[in-house]
Amino acid sequence: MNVVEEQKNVGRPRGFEEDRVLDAVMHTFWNQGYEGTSLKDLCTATGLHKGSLYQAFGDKHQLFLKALDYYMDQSFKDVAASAYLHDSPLANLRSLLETITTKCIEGDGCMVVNSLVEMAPHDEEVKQMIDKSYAMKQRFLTDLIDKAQRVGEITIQQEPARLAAVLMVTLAGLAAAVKGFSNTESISHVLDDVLSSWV
Amino acid sequence: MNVVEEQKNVGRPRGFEEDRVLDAVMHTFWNQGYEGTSLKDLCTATGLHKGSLYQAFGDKHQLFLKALDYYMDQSFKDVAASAYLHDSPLANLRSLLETITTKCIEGDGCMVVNSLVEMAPHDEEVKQMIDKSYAMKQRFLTDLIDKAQRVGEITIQQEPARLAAVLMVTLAGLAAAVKGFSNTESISHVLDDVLSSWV
DNA sequence: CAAATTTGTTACCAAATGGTCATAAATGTG
DNA sequence: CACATTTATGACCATTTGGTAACAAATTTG
Repeated sequence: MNVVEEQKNVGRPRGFEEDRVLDAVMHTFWNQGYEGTSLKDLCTATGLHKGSLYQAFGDKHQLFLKALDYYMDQSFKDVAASAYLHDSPLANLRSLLETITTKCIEGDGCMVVNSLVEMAPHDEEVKQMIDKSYAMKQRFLTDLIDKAQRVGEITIQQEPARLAAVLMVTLAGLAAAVKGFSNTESISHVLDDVLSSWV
Repeated sequence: MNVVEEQKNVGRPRGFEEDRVLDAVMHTFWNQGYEGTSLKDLCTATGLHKGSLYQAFGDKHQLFLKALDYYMDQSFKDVAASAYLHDSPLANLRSLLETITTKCIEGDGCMVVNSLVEMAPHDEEVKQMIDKSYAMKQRFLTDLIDKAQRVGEITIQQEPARLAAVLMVTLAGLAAAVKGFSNTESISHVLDDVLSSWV
């Protein structure tokens, strides 16, 4: 069984790279939201006609799901790497949170949080995608916290999963808060302050 | 100078109570967002025709601003009261956060956070309204934390304003997180856990 | 009762929306 | 070269969008 799409190499070849288009779509949805983005916006951003978009990715909703999936992949890869730089679990946790904070401030928030707020209550597919990625990230953090506790770098007496939940919620808050502040300095140290109260 | 609107009592009387309409509009925007709400939705929710809405409140955007203002007023009044129930500042802080958490879970989030995420980056008026209310709430929390520190109920060494910022961000995160979870239990204790790490 | 004034209702409008389809263009295959 | 196949383009479509305006209804004032 070959599950991979068969490359038939027949017919007119595509005039675009799928990833490049998904990237443009992602950014558009990311900073305009789902309802706030029209097909015309997507065509402008990608340089494609809507016919092409429909043929390649399906309708607006399917296109959004693919863009969200693309975002989750990319952002997780970018971020997770920063959790293996040091020997110390706490140092890794710190650098992870710092990376996320920086990315969040630079990128004007997080597409997952945007979608969570705008769509999750009315879109079961989006909700489940986010839920799945949330669970994964939560496990990732729980694991790091657990290690830090075992080596005594985190001294607070609390289950790692609950501490991870605190971080997850605070990170979501950061992604939201970032949208309203020109003064990013005032929120850039929030995650660090939370962590400091645990050592 | 009479700044209050003059009651002329001339012409056909209104067939609706302004607050009742604003309440319906608020709830509609609250759980559908700005772009996700059409004039038809608002007419259905209020029982008014759009002509009436326009005459009474202005266009869609003005109507939204008034609904958001209404929300901020109402929610702050509802919540602030729970910070004066006890003598202990920490107990007041706890009951305040618990009230917010409960309201947030019951009400499926917070209209301010929704608007922050969806609109603040592209709507200066919304951004400034939220910024103003944020500053007020931040001062409110800072004051409470300061009192709790002075009486020794909060022992952690950190500026009250920074701790308040942590709470504000975490609360925003709560309002976002609530949108994605059927299992509300897992996030209901996040604020409490944050507070516990300070005592 | 008549005039003035305000509100409610309906019809209307141009523009934008998401989506489809026929057709043209570009490639591999026989 | 003719054919099959895939992609690109632009015309087309019904519906919905936010918004306006004309007119009818209800009330106070004179």
